[in-house]
Amino acid sequence: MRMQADVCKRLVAFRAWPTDSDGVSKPLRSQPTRDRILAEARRLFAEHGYERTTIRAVGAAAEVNPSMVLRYYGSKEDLFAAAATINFHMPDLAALPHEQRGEALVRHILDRWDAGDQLPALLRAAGTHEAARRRLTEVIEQQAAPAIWRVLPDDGRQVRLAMIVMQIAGLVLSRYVLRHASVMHIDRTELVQRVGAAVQSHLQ
Amino acid sequence: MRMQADVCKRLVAFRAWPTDSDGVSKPLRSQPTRDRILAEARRLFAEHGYERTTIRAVGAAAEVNPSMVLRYYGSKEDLFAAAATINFHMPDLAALPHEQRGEALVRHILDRWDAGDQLPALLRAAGTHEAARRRLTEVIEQQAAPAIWRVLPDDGRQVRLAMIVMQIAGLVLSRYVLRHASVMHIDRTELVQRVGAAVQSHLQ
DNA sequence: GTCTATAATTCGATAGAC
DNA sequence: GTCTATCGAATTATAGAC
Repeated sequence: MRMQADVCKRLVAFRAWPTDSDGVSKPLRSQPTRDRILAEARRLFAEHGYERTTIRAVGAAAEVNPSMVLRYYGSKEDLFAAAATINFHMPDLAALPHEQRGEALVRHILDRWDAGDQLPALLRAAGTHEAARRRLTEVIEQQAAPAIWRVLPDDGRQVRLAMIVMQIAGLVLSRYVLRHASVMHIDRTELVQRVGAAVQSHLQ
Repeated sequence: MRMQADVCKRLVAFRAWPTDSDGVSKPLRSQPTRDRILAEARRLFAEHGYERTTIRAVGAAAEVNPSMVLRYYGSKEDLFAAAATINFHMPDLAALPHEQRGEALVRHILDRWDAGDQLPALLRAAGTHEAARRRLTEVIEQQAAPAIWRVLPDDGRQVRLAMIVMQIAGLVLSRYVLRHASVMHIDRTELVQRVGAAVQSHLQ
């Protein structure tokens, strides 16, 4: 029932794409509108989490009627899924000297988390929204973990990986969700240095 | 306006406490009902977070009419506040030999997190519910941090505390929210040992 | 393509009978 | 003390005019 409705909505949305007289599909005339909706959705999901972000608020922020949000993205869940697509762009740690890998990894994590709103959004929503939790663990498992795995010593890889995952998880939770004072007081350079050293200890 | 309504509700709830003929106040006849509501609220807040937990669901779980939930606790926010009162029962780390303190702290954290539903609930809700975030950082700052602070070396206490906070935060986030595979695979004993060692490294 | 209008739910909270 | 009944507001989602 519910699934059928979703499928119907997507078909309608698809048909809304205009086609040239020669039958070649063109991008939506209002691709900018579509992009603006997605950008505002990311910002609001990041700021307020999944449940407290409303379709109405997204529409208002994108300066478009709320009904357009659903016309473009089908449902709130689908909008969230679109807003939560992430490319971690993991660096090639193997190309770096051994002793720099810990700091490099931490610096990259901070860069990625500061760069946009998607990752903070995912993390904040992960506690209450199952789809967000699954997506975040997918990103870790499919993008971060393999890159780290390659540069781990042969012995006890599983546990070493887990320790690094926990270290990174603690960093981003403390800094971007809890905003705990003792962590916020440390400037970025020292944070990279300290946490980088902790990560490095599991790399050798 | 809103505040006045809250006050009124509390007065009504207070007057609902019956008094003996001699005017001495007695505990509510249905203290068990009150306790049951709170217990179920804790369980549901832990399982689904703040926004997805409804007054109706709490009432149903406690096998009582939803209106009773508000009669006893005034509002959903007040109910959450009551469900989120926490005593961390931090151990006296100073009483332990230096080399055992890291593991003891980690073991205590895991014990507390496994013991009840309040701490998992707070952590899950912290991402989207501001009151939960504040409460959790309060618990860390007022209960955990002072106990750790006392056994820290004199030099660089601030940063050492931050590193331990991050280590613990990463542990509970990975294990109780994300449930990431690499962490879940480690049995409790080894987890205490490994993370304990990491904590210990910041204690000396 | 964008909007208005509204359907269909669901929620927190209240009033009042018993 | 507990329940029934309901209000008012907010939400997602849909239908249809232009």
